[in-house]
Amino acid sequence: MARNKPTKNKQNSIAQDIALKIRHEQYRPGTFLPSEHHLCDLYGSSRETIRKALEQLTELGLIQKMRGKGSLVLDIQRFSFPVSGITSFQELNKTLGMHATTEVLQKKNDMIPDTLAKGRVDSGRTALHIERLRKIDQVPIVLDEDYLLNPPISEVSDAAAASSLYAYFEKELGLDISYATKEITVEKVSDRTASLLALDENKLAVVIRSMTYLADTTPFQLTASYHKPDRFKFIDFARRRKISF
Amino acid sequence: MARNKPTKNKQNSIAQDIALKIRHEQYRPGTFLPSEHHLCDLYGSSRETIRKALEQLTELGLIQKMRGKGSLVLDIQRFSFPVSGITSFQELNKTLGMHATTEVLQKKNDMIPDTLAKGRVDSGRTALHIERLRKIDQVPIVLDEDYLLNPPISEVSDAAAASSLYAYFEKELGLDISYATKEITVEKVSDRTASLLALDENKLAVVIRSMTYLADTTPFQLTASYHKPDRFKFIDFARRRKISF
DNA sequence: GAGTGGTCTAGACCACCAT
DNA sequence: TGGTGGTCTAGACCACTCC
Repeated sequence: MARNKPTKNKQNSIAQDIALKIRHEQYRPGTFLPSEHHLCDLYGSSRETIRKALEQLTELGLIQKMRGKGSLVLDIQRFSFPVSGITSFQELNKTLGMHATTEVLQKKNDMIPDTLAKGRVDSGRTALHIERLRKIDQVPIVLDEDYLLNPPISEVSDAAAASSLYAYFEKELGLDISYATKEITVEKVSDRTASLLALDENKLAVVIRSMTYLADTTPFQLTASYHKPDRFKFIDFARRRKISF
Repeated sequence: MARNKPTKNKQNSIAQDIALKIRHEQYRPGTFLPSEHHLCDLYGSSRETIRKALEQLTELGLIQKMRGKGSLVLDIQRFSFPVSGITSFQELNKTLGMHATTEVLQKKNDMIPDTLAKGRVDSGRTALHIERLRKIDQVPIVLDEDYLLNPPISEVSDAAAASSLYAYFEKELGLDISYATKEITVEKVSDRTASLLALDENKLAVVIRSMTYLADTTPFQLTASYHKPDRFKFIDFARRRKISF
């Protein structure tokens, strides 16, 4: 049963509400949001809370704050919205209105490949290996190889594998998915992978390897995603950091 | 490493200080930072200010906050530190301790290609076009095509082009670099580009197109970076967002 | 000068973790 | 139970923009 529910706090609700109003063009690109003072009245909250909500929108690239002027709504192109961060294929599918299908090729326990474990997970440990082929308009686009660690994940239904693993983890298992590291490279892949993705003879694919962690810093998902190069597009929004490591 | 904006406020100084202590293992991975209350005493500041500093470290992936326990220092692998965000080649070079050289191939006014303008900049407008070839151990790795808009940039010295454009923009011109959008694809490139990068016959390169903006939302730099596929590696750290667009 | 965002404060109450 | 982080508040002062 779900242990952790989505935190319903004020700043998130406000951020979500303003984000929706931007999405629905109630607040239009090139115009300013109501002032922070005015938003305080609108939402009945303190200014710091409003500012924390606006900070989230700033990080997402929805607004740009300008001292002495206000919060300018940025012009987000519908199909250039950031596809980085931790977002599942299913969420993307929904957001971008794609017509995609998912075919589950395998679902069984396997050894975790060293290329994914990277010394951060016991090598030789087994995990639930789910292999899924993603197609758009019947054309194979992505091959996902997921390794789900047990604990915290012991079983996954066929339905969950075919729709959305993340929704299952968060809503059904109550897992608190927190962060991920990922790595993008271009590699020559195996004959099998090349064949599944109908690659050229060079067998080059874009490979995204990621390790996803829970809030308690436990890794729970290792993934290798193989993308058909000519259909691959990674879009990102980034802000210049004020501090450096 | 190249400083971003001078840290003149308390929260940034604190964040920078803690980041350095983590970097120098004064705070070690797997251990907890002093509690927020204790940090208040250490830095003589209020708790909210400490929390804003810790929030920056959390976004960077340096720490993970755990309710009831403390702020855990995460294990950052030296060479897996995020290479996303807005970071210049020169900053990376220094951070990762690479031995890289930069060769300036061209520096002249040119028309901005439509593939970079994307309708966000007047097509047909000219800009200062700087072409640079990046080599590591004499091997060409990256070809950078920069288009610098005038205003705000009218001239760039050979020295600045060969070392770091960002340092020049921020320190000399006082520009407030704020955010960027970028797009990663894999494409067949021109014969000239392929030749400069010594690509295979398939002429495939990883292409990163970006548009960088100032704090007043003015675009000032359009870039296309062509990477040799077998040497390309993009590393990212991402947190699961609490709100969706 | 009036209005905007940028920063910082001191305090409050809550939820969670350990003992 | 005491310590930790999570959230929110009301107010203060400053820097900047625009009229």
